[in-house]
Amino acid sequence: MENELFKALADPTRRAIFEKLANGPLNAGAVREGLGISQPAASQHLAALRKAKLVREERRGRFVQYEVDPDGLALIAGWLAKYRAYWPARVDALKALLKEMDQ
Amino acid sequence: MENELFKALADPTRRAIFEKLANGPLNAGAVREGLGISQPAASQHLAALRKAKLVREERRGRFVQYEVDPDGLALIAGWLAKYRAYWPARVDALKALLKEMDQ
DNA sequence: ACATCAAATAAGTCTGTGCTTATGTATTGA
DNA sequence: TCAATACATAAGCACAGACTTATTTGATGT
Repeated sequence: MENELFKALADPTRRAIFEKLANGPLNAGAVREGLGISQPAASQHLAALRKAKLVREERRGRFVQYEVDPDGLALIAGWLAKYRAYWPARVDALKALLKEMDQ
Repeated sequence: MENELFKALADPTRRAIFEKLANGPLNAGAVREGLGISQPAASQHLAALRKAKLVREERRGRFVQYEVDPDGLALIAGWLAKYRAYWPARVDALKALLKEMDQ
C-alpha cells in the first residue's frame, strides 16, 4: 500500500500526469496530451496512480474524469511525519517554501 | 534528482534500511542485519539512498557509518508542499510545527 | 610487508515494469 | 441496432533494476 504509493511516484511520466491533474481534473484523453505516449500507456499509468490512491476517477458518460485523490498525499505526509525529528536542520528552507507558495 | 529520490523509496528494502537509520546511525554491516540480503546488496541499496540524499556516510576507520540525511526529506517535503491545496489541514499543522520550532 | 576485516565494485542472472499493437467494453447518437 | 468514440485490458517485447558470487579497495594491527 505504502509500496504502491512510492512505486507509483518512482516513474517520471506518472509524476508528470499527477502534476497535470493537480492543476485541475482532466479526462483520460487530455491527460495523455503532450506526453508522447500511446493511449494504453496513459491508461496503465492512471491505473497505477489509482491503485496508489494518488488519483481517482469519475465516469462522465463516455469520458472518465481524473482528479487528485488527497488520500495518497496524506499517506506521504504521514510517512514524512515519522521522520520529523530530522527536519529542524531544514526548517528555514521549508519555511521559505511555504511562504513562497502562499502567493 | 527528484527522480533518484522517489526511485530510491520505491524499494521496500531501501525503505526498511532508511527506517533503521532513522533510529540512529549504523555501520554498513549493522544495516544489513535482519534483512536477509548479501553484503553487496546492502551496499548497493546504501549507494542508491546516498544518491537520493536520503542518507550520508562517514568513514570511521575500517567502518563506514551511515545516517539519515535531512536533505532528502526536505526534498520530499518540498514536493509535497506543491500540492498543499489538497491537504490544507495538514499544511496548517506543518506551519504550526515550524512556528513552534522558532522558539 | 602481510594477514585480516569492512565495505565497494564487477559481472552475470532473473524478475519486474513500461512500452507497443491488437482487442475488448461502455456509452452515445443516428 | 449499428457505427463511432473514449477508455480499459491482453499479450508480447525490451530494458531497468534487485539479487547473487567473485573480486577489489581501503584501513588496521602484528
